Amino acid sequence: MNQKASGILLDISYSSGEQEESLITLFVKTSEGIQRFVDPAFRPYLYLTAKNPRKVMEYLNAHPFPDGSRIIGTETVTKSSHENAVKVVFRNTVELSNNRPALKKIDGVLRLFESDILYPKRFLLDHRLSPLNEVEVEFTENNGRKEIHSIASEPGGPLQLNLLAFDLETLAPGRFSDPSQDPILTIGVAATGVESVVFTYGKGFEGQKNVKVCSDEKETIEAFISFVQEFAPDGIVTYNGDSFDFPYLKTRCEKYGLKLGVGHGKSEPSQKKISIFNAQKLRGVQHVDAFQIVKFLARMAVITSPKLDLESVVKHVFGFEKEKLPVESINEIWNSRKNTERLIQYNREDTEFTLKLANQFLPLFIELGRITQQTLFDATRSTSSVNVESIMMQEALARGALIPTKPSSEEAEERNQSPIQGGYVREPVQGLHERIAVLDFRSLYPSIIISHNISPETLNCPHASCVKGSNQAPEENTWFCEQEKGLIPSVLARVLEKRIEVKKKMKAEKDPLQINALNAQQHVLKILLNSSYGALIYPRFRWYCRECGQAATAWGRHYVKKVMEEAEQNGFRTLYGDTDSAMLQVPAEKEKKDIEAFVERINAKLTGSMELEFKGFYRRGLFVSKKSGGAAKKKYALMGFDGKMEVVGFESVRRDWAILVKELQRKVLEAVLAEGDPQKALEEVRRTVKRLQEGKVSKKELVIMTQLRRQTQNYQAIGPHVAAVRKAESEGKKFSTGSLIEFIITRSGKSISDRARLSESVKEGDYDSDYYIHHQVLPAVEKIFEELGYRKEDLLHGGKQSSLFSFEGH
DNA sequence: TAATTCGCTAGACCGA
DNA sequence: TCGGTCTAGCGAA
Repeated sequence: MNQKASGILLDISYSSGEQEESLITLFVKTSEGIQRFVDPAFRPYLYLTAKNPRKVMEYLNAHPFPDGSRIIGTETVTKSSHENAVKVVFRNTVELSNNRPALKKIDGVLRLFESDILYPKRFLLDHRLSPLNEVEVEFTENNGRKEIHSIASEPGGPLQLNLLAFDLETLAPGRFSDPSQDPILTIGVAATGVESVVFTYGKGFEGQKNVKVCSDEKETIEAFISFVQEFAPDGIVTYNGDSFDFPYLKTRCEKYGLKLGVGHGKSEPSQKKISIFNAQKLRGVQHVDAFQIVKFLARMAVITSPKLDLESVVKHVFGFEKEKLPVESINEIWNSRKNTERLIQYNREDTEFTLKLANQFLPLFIELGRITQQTLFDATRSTSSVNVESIMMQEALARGALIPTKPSSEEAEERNQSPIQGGYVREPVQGLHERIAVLDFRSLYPSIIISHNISPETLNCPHASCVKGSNQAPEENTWFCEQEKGLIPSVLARVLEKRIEVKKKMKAEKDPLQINALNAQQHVLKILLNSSYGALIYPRFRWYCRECGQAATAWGRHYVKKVMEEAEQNGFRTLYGDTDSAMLQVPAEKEKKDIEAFVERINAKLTGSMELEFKGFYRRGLFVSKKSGGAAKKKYALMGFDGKMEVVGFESVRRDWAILVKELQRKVLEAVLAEGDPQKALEEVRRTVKRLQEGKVSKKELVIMTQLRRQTQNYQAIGPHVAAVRKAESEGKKFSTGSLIEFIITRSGKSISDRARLSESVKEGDYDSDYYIHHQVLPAVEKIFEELGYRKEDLLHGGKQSSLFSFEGH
């Protein structure tokens, strides 16, 4: 008897043994909890192209592979992209992947396709199923196994998941916690719709609310596991659970012979390698590591906090100053059993904010998962190229084209050797300017790709009319088909249209939950659009196309130069431009509407989806000179008519400069641009210099942050941050690559690196004032004062004003 | 084995 | 000790 069920598709996995058939398993959140379905009929397969498909099929059906296994079926198929394609079906994924080399060697086989698509992804693609969407399943129950007959998904609206966040505090006796020796002290749990609980053990917690006190660590872990099992969450949230909380908990469980059964059916977490790091995966239940989310958002410039630890991110996102309990205090509280409520509060807050972060950003990843056919687990750990690849795969399937395999390492390496030319950056007109209009192209590269039909299959097409046609890239010997729309332009056009549609819907919507979901959707579409060009020239991308990338940037340079040229012809002066933008000086006799009219005229001439936008009109702008002379590119400050200042590229927006200097530079820029008092700004500089000299500047203002991007022994040139870390390493401290190093230049040592020390091991007042004056303060402000006619000497001493007004002369 | 290229700057490094 | 070159990091787009 056929039965039906519906719910949210949460997870997909498969089992594959050497001897048995691979089996797809789906986990669906239904009204009766998470249910498990299998599809015994679905088999893994790949495609090959052959000179003579029949011959290859005959051969395959008659001969086993060297490992003794046999294919279970072949079929000729018609594909729009290639002729003579054959589908080859395998019993399981192991046999498929093991026999790819043998298959390639068979006489008459030209190429393999889709042989590296993971089995669950294959299933989702073929069934047009998206995780996190609503699915309808038709199934029969067989020996307790729910076997799928049919399954289909529908786009879903806002999705409310039952989440449970947890966070561990562990003992760190004078070193980093080691799960093989150091116990877990507390486990904080926060979950949707219930009050947070902290699990702990021992004395000193009497009378504290929502604290579950056990007799020992083992019992604490058991109580935690039972709590999770009873709550039965759809997702478990951590902050860095991939590399800390889950592995730690696992090791402690092993010590006590406990099963960390927090997945579906009390299954335990397993390690899954994702590119270069290990993630902790649960079956059915989605492990969301909020730290991975934050890293993704930092790459997309949605989160701009330089440090990504929970405290910094919470401050950045929620504006809340969370207390950070130092490890020494944790140890002390634990050992003395005094002030235990501080430890509890700290753990509770960490856990609650971890959940809050997930709630804040999950809608984005839910939409990403839906659009790119990934589970929440994968979507939150995904990369740009995988996301773009995913929507291209869907398009390839829809148009019956074969999906190319990923390039081999050698191919990728070779592609790496020939970088392509990027955008055009115009040298700015140095100095202080009035009335500046900023114009830029909306999604420049995607809109060029769409408008000029740039795609691997349309490149240098053989149609006679295209060969000598009008769609040739400027200064390049490449052209693109004008008759058939390419795969990449089709995808991007759809994404662009969809985004416009979603934004429209959003405007009309009243329900805040709906608006939130729609906003997440349009944001995901924007992210996909923005990363599409990068993917195209990423050496490991399936649809990598060097000529396509080269053509896109060639058109980009062409269009942006054209705008500057026409602007000049229309009475504007081009001050600067970078890749997709032009900054124009607007003469006094022109108004805002003249700029708008100019933009309109340009847009009337632009084809397809290309569009120039009028981004803003500014009262004043400043371009300074480079140290080596000439005007500096990618470095400017603008002042709006509303008094708001935008600083780009200057030291004050860089994390590797001391806060003292960054704040000072902003003040100086303000003074210059707001037509304030440069003399006041000068006083400010002198005051700062004096404070430095008198030793009055606090550590906090002097810290310089730099990322440690490799292990210390792998550096050729030992910069200050590496030197500081090496000193700390010799004292037994450990550092991982990617961590932010906070250091201060002290007085003891010869070279700058010799004098660099980790901020945490420097006493207040121990800093090299000469270094901060001559290597930080002055370089950051002198170029700005230079534009006002001041010289470097004027900054330090005397009240020289003679040259103050001299800039009016030139 | 995390999308790209363009550009600036600091400070080490190295040979004269 | 100097000045040029190289390594490294970060930001703009």
